[in-house]
Amino acid sequence: MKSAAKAQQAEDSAETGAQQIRDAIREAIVERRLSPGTKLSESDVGNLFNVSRTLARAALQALSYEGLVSVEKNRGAFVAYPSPDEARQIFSARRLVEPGILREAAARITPDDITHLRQLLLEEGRLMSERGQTARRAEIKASGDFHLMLAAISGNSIVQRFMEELVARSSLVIALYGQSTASSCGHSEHGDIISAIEAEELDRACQLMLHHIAHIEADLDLRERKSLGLKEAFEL
Amino acid sequence: MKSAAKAQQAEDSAETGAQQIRDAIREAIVERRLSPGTKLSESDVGNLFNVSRTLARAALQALSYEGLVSVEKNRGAFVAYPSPDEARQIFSARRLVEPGILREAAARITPDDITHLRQLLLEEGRLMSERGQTARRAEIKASGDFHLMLAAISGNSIVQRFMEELVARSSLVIALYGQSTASSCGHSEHGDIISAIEAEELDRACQLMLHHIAHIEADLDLRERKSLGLKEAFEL
DNA sequence: GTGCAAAACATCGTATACAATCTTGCCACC
DNA sequence: GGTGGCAAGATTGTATACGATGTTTTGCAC
Repeated sequence: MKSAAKAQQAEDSAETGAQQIRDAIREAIVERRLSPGTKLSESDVGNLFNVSRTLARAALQALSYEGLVSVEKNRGAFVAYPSPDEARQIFSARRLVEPGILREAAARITPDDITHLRQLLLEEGRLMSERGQTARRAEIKASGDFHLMLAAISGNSIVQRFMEELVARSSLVIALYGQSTASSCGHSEHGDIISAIEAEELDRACQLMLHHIAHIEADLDLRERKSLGLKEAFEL
Repeated sequence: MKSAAKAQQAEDSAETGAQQIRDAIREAIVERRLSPGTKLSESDVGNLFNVSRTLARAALQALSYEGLVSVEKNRGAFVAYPSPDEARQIFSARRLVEPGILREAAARITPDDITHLRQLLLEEGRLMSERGQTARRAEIKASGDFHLMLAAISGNSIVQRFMEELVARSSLVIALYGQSTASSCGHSEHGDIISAIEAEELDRACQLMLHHIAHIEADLDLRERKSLGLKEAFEL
């Protein structure tokens, strides 16, 4: 009874099994091992993790609340396939929220936090220079972690959760519509933001953050180009 | 009329039973028919709505994701009892998000929207002058609806969902820590905000919004109250 | 009468079973 | 040969069943 997901299913945590499955699937989505549109049948998920459909279903439901999975009634669950409009909304939300997070974070940041941020940056840079799928996936994750750490530093766990959702969904959008091979954020921009915070130039930091988000979004090709129904695809 | 409205309706009613239950419980919580800390046993909820524990559980899980219900492992689900710290985070999040929403909304608002907002305001005022529990509940709802409508006008459904969560949780916080009998927001402040938007004085509108949120928060008594155990209740 | 231990009870966690719904493939019929 | 409908298969929606975990109560010893 060994499966690929032999993760800490023992007595590690008091977390219910469904949450472990949810986390595993979410990670797979964010790291792009699962492509948008992939069908996630309850039975398959259950078999994969050696649990019943009950838990698989619960995990999928949870992911649907986060916007990473879309469940269609009587049809099943699929890895979310954000529309261009959804993509725009995601980045619009980030532009709305992240400057505020930055201000909160700057007000509470400790030298220790800055050290951690810099460490994250180093790791990110190292991964960028590496080759291979594994490194690429880790890089994607590290890139998002920068934004998430800022949210964590802000000390507001509610906003932090919002950001977790936004970052995860951003990853989906980039997977779908990203053009450049350098799929993740411009690495140097993260460093610039830290520097601005350190120099206590808050307004500049916010500007940098907005530009940074704009850069990510600018790399997207948000033209409606995917199946708007098979019919339309051929009726053109 | 087989257009969007009907499709929405059909889809809604066709929606899985768990969601109807979730909505019903959420409404009960927001309207304060259910007090913070109330136990929501899966069996009881199931019996109440004549469904199995499976659906009751799904509904409670969904509510827990929204922060309105807290489920404790092997102990059960309870209407959330936000701590003073959580309360502060909720309002901090609102201060972070609502000015941005206001700016977005102001950029897209139509005369029609303004009419609707004013109607909402009128309704709110009418309810304030009425007596009785029913009116009070409706007033609470209407007061939150003002903020939600702004979020809807902003055109970003993601941010809108964030606001729905924040408004709902705010209602819980006010129920717990609110002091004044005029439990809801200052009514006039809503009107002032609309006027500022109408006059296209955006910065002023944001200031008013921040003050408005501050007023709500100022009405709270966020001192840590120890367990309202039976003993203390009688030691008074 | 008080304090601790063990059993009875209640409630949740998960699995399995059955019903409802959608999809698919086949065959009769035009 | 094409079309419509019906039946079989697959998948989800919901209910029930059983084991696990906390909580309360009972009973016994001190």
